[in-house]
Amino acid sequence: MKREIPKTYEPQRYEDKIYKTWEKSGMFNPDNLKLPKNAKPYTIVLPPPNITDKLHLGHSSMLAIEDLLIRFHRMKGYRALWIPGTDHAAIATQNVVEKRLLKETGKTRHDLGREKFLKEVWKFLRVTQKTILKQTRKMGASLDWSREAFTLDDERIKAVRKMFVEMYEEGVISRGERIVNWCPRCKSTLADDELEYATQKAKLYTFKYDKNFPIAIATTRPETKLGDTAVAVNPKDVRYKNFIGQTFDVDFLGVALKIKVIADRQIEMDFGTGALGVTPAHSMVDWKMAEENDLEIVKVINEDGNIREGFGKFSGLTSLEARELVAKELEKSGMLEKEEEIENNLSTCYRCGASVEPLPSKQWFVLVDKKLKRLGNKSLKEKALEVAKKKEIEFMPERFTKRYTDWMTNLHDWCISRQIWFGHEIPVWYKGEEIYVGEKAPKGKGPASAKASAGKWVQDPDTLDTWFSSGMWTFSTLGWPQNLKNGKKSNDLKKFHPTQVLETGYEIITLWVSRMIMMSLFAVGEIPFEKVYLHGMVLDKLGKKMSKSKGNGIDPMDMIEKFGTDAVRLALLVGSTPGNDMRISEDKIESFRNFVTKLWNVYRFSATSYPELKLAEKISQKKIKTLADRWIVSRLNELIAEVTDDLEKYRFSLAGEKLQSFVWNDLADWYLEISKLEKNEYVIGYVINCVLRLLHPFAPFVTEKIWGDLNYESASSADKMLMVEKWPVSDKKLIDKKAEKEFKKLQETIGKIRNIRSSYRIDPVRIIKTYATKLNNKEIIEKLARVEILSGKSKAKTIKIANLHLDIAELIDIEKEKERLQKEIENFENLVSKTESLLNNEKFVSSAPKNVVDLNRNNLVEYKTKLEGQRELLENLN
RNA sequence: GGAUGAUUAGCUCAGUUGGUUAGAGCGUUCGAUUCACAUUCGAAAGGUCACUGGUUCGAGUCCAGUAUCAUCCACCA
Repeated sequence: MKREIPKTYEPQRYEDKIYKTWEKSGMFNPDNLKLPKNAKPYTIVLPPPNITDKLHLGHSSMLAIEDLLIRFHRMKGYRALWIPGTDHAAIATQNVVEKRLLKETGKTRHDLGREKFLKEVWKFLRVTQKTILKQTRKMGASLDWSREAFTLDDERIKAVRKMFVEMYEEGVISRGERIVNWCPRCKSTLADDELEYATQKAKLYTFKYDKNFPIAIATTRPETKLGDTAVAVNPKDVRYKNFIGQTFDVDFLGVALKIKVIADRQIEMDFGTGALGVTPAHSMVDWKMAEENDLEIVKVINEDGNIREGFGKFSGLTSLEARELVAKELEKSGMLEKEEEIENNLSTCYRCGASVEPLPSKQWFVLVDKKLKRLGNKSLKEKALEVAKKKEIEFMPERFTKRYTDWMTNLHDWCISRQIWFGHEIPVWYKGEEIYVGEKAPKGKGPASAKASAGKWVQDPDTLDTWFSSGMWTFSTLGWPQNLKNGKKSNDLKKFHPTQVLETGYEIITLWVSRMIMMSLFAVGEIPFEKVYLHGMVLDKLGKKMSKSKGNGIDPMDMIEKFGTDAVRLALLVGSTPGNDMRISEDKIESFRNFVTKLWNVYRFSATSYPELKLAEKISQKKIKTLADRWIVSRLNELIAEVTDDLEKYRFSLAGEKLQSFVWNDLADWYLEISKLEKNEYVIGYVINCVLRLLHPFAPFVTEKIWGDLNYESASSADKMLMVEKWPVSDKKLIDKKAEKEFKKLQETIGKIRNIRSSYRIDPVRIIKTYATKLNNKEIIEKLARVEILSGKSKAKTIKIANLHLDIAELIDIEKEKERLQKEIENFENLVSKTESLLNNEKFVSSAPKNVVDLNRNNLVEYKTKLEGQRELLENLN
């Protein structure tokens, strides 16, 4: 049968069709895989992308890594499950839609009202969500779409409510007044890690509250001083020691304050005056001091960022206006001692950039330090730290364990309420002073917009932090809570939880990973995953973060269109190591496209030279004939062992590199070249079979295409797909070190001679032919004489090759050849003396591993033979 | 201020538990090419593994310190 095979592989022609075949086969769902009952599960949850935008290269990299893991384990016979989904990304999404709305219609969300605005959000997210899911399929991701989830779909809403209620009943969720980061523009609280810091120039004012107060304080925010209730000094500070414990009534620009002087070791004596005006309501640190010293809390700034009532002429001003006025008034009254410019850090909102106002507010919190019965009288924090310490959860690379534990150790109570509209509604209702917490609304529910008033239950208007729902991702996607009754897991939760790996970016260890751990420990009573594999960020060619504003972003879909998914995947997998950022450029993707073409041509060549070519999983010793056969089969079996080991240890890059070099350098450049003269279709069929299986997790499309062309006629034969084939197993009996060594010499010889002869326009193929045919002439000794000439096992042979070189050298440039020989001789002299002294060292011989010692012994013999050969040759030349 | 990482060829990066003469790709130079592939092939040049010490028979790899860069965390009253 003559095959018509195009010259190059055209990914665009096959990829979508192949993906459809995979998806239709149902094999993405592990329940459909033909597996023994005791097959182990291998579960990964896909970190759900935010539905705010389409996918970027970072997502592609994540998909490539996870799909590699899933395909590898599926082939290895695991019950491989990869769960897809998307994240509603509450604040981020609301912001995007708000911005759009303003741009397109000039309206704010308040103009529309809650209900209409939310409709807009859903309209928006349906579109982006569809795009994201389509793009995910484009990457070849073998996700089980039958289990697709969204952090804000009905099932997840139920789960989140259940979780909230359970935590509330356990007392680990509670409402309280705490100081929070408040964005006056977004009108919402922000978590600590949602803040961004900007250095800015600020004025540092030094002044006294009034003339009767003995201590001057320094601040960049004089307007908050209206709420001061204390002045803190360092207990060691001799200047102020005597005042500690005293209380002063002061008149601060017409506002009466009671100021107590307190001692606190955190106060730096060198900064400003060494005295800090304590404003408990508007500074995190001051809040803590107030708690410790039992100080009064005076709120100065309200939730719009303005000065509250009761502060005389300052009331109603914005904080900036008030700051200027306070400064002016201080100067007028002669209390201002100094005004200097300093640099300080301003916390700003990560969404809108407005400066953040710390202020006390009623919020819902997860109490991370509360001891819980269900956790063996440990707190969420303690338990979450314990699982990392006991290595129940391992981080890759390991150094991130420290980042996790450090952060966990310093974790404060987690504020989970957000004053935004889009997100999970808080399942809490109020009626006057009464409060109701439950999965369903209580009877007599009033309209959502109404104020809590007597007679009607009104739901809390806030929504939950987006990480609350994504923190539940490993179990909310596996049917929690239905699948957990009385502590007993059932169905999916039993089969697939805890998951095996969480693969994600190191930047969200704190935001996400830590929360998943706490929530899973609480809800299911077990860890959410065994391993956390952290990938780096994908940077541009110059090592800069890709961003739309800089215009240096590469759209993965453009790259797929241009070079094919396999090339994009390979470019993202090879050259990236865990925890380290990676650079990527179009050139890199292009070079992997070339590799895919190379693989294609290996197939094209083999299929056209062997019309009856059959892929075989195994090969019998009898069918391995020539040295080249022995060599390639041996190399292949080593490769299988190495790649398997690498993948098991998450060394994807290394595995990919090895595969690439085998296919390109060993198989295509050498074995196929020689096979033009010495055909052996069994070996080729065997090698290609294994290579396709090994490469499939890296480049699923091209390998499936070739596999299909060679193995099955119609696309309908689901169980013949490469995707569900077995992973190759290395056969140690086929590893032949001797053959490898011999072949290496052959390569060297051919290379050298080809290069020398090439200036005489002698066809290199003919040279290969000379050697290769001789190798297979069944007069083994004769053949190897030429080849082994270089292997230098005996002096006589070395002289032979030396003479061969001499022949050639004579034809070329004797002086050059002499120079080269001289260099070689020096090199070998060096090696001989080095190795000798090493072997004479008793400590080395006794303490080094045996194989290292033996290796050196062998080497010494080899070096010596070579050295003598070269010397003799040089003499001859002279 | 605290922590973590990086520093290896002109460029981008590998280098597994310390063990042959430290690797790859790109680039450069020389050469080949009716052959499955110009998306090709053969070869060469190019390295004090940031620096200084230490441990060891042996260090790119382990330890300590220094420098530069990057990232994260805290704080800047």
